Amino acid sequence: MLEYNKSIIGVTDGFNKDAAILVNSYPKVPLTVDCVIFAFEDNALKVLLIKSDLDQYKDQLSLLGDMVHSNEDLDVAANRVLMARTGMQNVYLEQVHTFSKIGRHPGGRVVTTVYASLLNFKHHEMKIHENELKWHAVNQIDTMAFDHKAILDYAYKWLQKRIQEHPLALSLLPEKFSLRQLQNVYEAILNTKLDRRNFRKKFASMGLLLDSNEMEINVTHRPGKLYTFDYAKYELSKRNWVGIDF
Amino acid sequence: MLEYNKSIIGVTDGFNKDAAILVNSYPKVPLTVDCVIFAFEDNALKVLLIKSDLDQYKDQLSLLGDMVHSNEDLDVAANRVLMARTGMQNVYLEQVHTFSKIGRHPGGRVVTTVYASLLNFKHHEMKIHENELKWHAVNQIDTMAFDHKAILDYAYKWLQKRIQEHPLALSLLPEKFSLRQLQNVYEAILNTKLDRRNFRKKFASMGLLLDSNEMEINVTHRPGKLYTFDYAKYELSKRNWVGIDF
DNA sequence: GCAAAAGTGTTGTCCTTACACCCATGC
DNA sequence: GCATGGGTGTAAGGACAACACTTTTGC
Repeated sequence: MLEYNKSIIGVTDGFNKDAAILVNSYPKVPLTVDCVIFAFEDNALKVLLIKSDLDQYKDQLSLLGDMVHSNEDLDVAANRVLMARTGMQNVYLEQVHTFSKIGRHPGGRVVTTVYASLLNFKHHEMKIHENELKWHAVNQIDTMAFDHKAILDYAYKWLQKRIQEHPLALSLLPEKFSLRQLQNVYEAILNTKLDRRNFRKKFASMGLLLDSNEMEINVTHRPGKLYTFDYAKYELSKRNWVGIDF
Repeated sequence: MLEYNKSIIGVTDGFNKDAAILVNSYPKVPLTVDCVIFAFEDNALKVLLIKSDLDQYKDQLSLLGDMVHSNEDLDVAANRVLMARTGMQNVYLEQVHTFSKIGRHPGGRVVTTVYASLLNFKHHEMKIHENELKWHAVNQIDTMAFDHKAILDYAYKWLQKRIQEHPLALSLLPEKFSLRQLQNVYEAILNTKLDRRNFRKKFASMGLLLDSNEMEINVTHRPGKLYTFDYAKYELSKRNWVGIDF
C-alpha cells in the first residue's frame, strides 16, 4: 500500500510527519499560472487575450490565467487554463519563467508561473466570447493589465529564440503546410525577411519534411507542394550540439 | 503618497481592495527556492551540497534551499540563500525552472523555483561547515534527497546549453585567467575535448579578451598569458542572432 | 495575357576542422 | 636535459549569403 502511494504521488519516499511540520511552518503564497497562447493568422503572430475582469484594469488586456489549485501541478494547471479557453488538449505548452515581484498584483502578493502555448489557429474554434476573448497581433499591443505586457515581451523573446532551435513553428501550422506558410511563420516571429531559396534549401537539407503528395488548392497562383513534418525522425536525430557562439 | 507606494511596490497601479478579496480566495502554497551553486576546481565542475536535515533523507545530499519569505521576491530569496551559504554577493544567478510535482516533498505540497549560480571557487571561503556543506563533482553524484537529483540534472543541462551562448564560463574563473583554464572549463562542462588551437582562435576572433600583461606564476611549465574578459564590449556587441538550426 | 507566387543552382565568402612543430619554464 | 604545457598557421571542406529566370495556376 505504501508502495502504491509512492507511485501515485510521484516521489520515491512517502509522506513524513516531521517534514510536514517543517513545511507547515513555511509562509504560504497564492500561485497562478498565466498562459501566453500564440497562434499564426493572416501572416501575423497573434496572442489570445481577454479583457481584465478587475475594475481597476477595466478595458485593459490580460493574459489567460487562473489560480493554481491546492494539489495541482503547475503543468496541469496550465493545461487546464488552455482547455478551458480553447477547448484544446495536447497542445504545445512549455514553462517559460516564474514572476514574483512584490507588488506585481494589486490584490497583494501573487506569484505566477508563465507558460507559452502554440496552437494552430485553423484547428481552433473559440469556445465562448466571454469578456471579449480575442486574438491580437503581438506587435500591436501597447499596454496590458498587471505586469502582463512585460510578461508578454518576455515570452515573445523566448519564442524568437526557441523557434530557431526547435521545430516549434510547426505547432502553429496545420498538419500539411506549404514552404511559403512555414517561411511566413519564421518571418513574422523573427520580424525579418528571409531569402526564399536559402530558406527552402535549409529545410530540404534537414531532411525532416515529408512530401504529402498534395498541393495547395484554391490559391490564385501556382499551387505549392504540401509537406508534413517528420517528428519521428526529428526525435531520433536531435543533435548534441557543441559550438561556442556569443 | 499613492504615487510613492506605486514605485515602492513596483507596479503602476496601487493596492486594490476588490483585487485583494479575489486573491484571498486563492489557495496558498508553500514556496521554496533551491540554488544549484556551481564552481570549478581541479578541472572538474563542482556543485555545493549539504546533508539533508530531514531524518528521512539522513546522509543524503540536498541542494541549498530555503523557504521564500512572505513578502520576498524569488530572486531576492535566491540571493539570500547564496549569501547565507557562501557569504558572497553579486554572484551570477539565474532562474532556471519551477518544479511543482505533487509529492515531490514528503512534507506535503511544496513548489520550488530553482536558480543556478556560478561562482569562482578561489574567491570563496566557505563560511561554516554545518551539515557537511561541501563541494561535489557533478558527474559523481548518484542519489540525492527529494527530487534534487532530477533538478541537478536539469540545471546541468541548462548550464551546458547556456555556456555556449553566453560567457558564463568567465563567472567560474578568477578575474585574470589563462586560455588553458578557460578551455578546461568548457571541456569539463561540455564533457568533451576541444582542439586547443581552434579554441584559442575562436576566442581571439571574438575580440573579447583583454591581455592583462601578466603571466601565470609558479607553474611547472612555460607560463601562459593571463587575460580578462571585456564585459563592456560584450554588452555592446550582443548580437541579434538569426540562424535556424535543429 | 497578366498577376502572383512556386520552383530551382551557382558562386564567393566565411567559418570550422584537422593537424605538427618549436618555445619557455621548473625541476 | 627533460617534462610540461604555451604558442602559432595553413589548407580543405562545409555552411551561408547573394542573386534571376522560368513555371504554373486563377482570373
